[in-house]
Amino acid sequence: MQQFEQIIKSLKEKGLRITPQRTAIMHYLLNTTEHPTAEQIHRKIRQSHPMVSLSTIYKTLDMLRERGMVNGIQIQGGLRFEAYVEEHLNLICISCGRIKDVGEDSIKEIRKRVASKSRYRILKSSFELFGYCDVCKSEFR
Amino acid sequence: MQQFEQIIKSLKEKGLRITPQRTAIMHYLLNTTEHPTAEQIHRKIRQSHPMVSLSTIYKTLDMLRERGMVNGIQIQGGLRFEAYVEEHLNLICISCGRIKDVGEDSIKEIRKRVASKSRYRILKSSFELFGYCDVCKSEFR
DNA sequence: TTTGATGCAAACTTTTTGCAGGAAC
DNA sequence: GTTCCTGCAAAAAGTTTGCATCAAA
Repeated sequence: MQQFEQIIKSLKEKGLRITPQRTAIMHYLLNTTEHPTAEQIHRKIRQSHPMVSLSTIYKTLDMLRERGMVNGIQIQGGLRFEAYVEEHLNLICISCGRIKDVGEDSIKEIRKRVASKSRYRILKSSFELFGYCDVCKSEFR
Repeated sequence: MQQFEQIIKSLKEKGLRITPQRTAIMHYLLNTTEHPTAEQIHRKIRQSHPMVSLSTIYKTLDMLRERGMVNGIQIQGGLRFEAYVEEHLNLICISCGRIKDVGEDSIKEIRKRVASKSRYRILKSSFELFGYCDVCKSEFR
């Protein structure tokens, strides 16, 4: 997988080490659309690497986040993670917690516009829409 | 203040009580642009009401949030609160934590578009742009 | 007088930290 | 061999809960 190799390369260039724990975490995040919590990532990684600790999950995610390789989405119930992709928005179901990615080109335009109007130097954006998903909405009519 | 009276009226209609703690919290949130944490609200309210507990702050904020009167923004370091206004975006400085509200009409359009394309029933949105504010950006060039 | 709200303390959940031992380079 | 990373345990941070008391209506 191309993106995976790029991340490995980029970490190596910075003198960071490629450990089985790190590759497992990155691999999982690059191949899921589930927006897991740290705890969920931990459970998943343990299936193949039983000794991995939760604190390694946190440390790895922090490291990847600082380098812009993963995104952290704060919702109630804790931080959710996703491998960083294009700017997009997240549709979050407030009943079951399901999160769906939606591409939206106009986000880029808003970002540009705000960057030029304000005097901030913008690095990333996070756009969440909250509501009831298709499955849950019938319960709340 | 008009908005304040409307909230009071709306709470009364639902059989909820108007206490000094609640009015103080609502009043503060309606008159600040600071996006405080629960802890900061607590410190502020204590200046005029020394006996108010942190748990009352949380309970009041939860109650107001459930009724759509305040917004909770999750960023690292905890939940930040703002009185609910129009849909807008928040510009967040990742160095000093300053949060600035920016009105953006196009958010409404995106919301409509996503609502019609997806099958979610969307209730609210949260759009954050992260970067360095005018003051901090010079430190990171 | 009747609830709903408050304050306190304790519990809980999530995340961070320090450090000794171990693994990547 | 050196340095960075890991796992463990403990601590910290943030939030929630239960309950007796209090006060708004």
